Amino acid sequence: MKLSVRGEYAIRALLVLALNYGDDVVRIQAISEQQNIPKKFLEQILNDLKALGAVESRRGAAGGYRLARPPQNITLASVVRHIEGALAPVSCVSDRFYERCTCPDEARCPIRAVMGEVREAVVKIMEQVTLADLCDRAQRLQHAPQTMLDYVI
Amino acid sequence: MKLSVRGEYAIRALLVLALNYGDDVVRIQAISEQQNIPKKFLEQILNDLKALGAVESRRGAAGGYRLARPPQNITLASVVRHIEGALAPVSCVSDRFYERCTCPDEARCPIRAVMGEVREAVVKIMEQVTLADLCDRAQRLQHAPQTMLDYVI
DNA sequence: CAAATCTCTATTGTGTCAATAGAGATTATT
DNA sequence: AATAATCTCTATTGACACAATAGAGATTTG
Repeated sequence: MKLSVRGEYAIRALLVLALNYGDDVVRIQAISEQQNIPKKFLEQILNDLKALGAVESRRGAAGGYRLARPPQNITLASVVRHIEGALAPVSCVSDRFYERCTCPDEARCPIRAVMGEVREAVVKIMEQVTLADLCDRAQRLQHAPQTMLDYVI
Repeated sequence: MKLSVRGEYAIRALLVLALNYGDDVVRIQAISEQQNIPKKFLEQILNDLKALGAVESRRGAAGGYRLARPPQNITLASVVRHIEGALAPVSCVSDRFYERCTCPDEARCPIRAVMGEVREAVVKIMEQVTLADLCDRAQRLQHAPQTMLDYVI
């Protein structure tokens, strides 16, 4: 039930680009330093995100990356699915990455039913949240006090 | 965002034991055959579930396994946490398996906030569903028609 | 031309995971 | 007591994925 480091880096990098949407391109090295991501590893990831159509690049001096589409147009689900694969906890309940499992009767497997609900819950969030939402949240968290506990009282 | 094969086998084996709760013990081989799980692999897993206190065994001829507690007392969350570790998609939002991540400011990370919601959604289901619930579902699915689509119309 | 950047492919190291192997301990049955 | 059927324990293997590194190449700016 885990996101790979690669997937996490991808989202962190996209967040940086989303926060700079509309401005000039951002260099890999800047993202790398700001987010503590190994530069050469980040190169691969950004290139991969280009194939997704989430990102575009300019080469040469003064080169860099920027979002290829508006941030409200890029969901976490699309990113994670492209980088990692299925969002579902088991592939027998995955829509796009379906694989038959080894259980005796998939159609009547109660575990599968529950896992389907888990999948729904995860997909609901991941398909709904966009990079724009992350930017909004970032701003709110910026102006919030150290801990949210202050509000809970 | 995936459950390991080991974790899936564990739940499938426990389902068999839950369906036989109150009866005599069940042999590893029976579970192995019924669920298409490699026998020697299953041995390890059942032994591991003993450490969790979900299962108890009798050795020797006429030996086998049975649940150590009533099925309504064993949640999927407890099983998966014991076999796999965190339910959270990233360890920085995990309660019991927390690890600091490499992002610059964890407290104000909007990604972390979203991942926390994913965690909540998953945990809510996994902590609520017990082996007894799986048995109920199994029975309902047994008497249901081939596809659920019939009802959706 | 030179410097800074992105591009591409290969490789490496590490670790995890699924599975197998086999000797050992325990129990029921005869 | 002997035997057969089970669980028990630890080690090992093989395959693969993952994170990271390396380096030569292409492109653009100034």
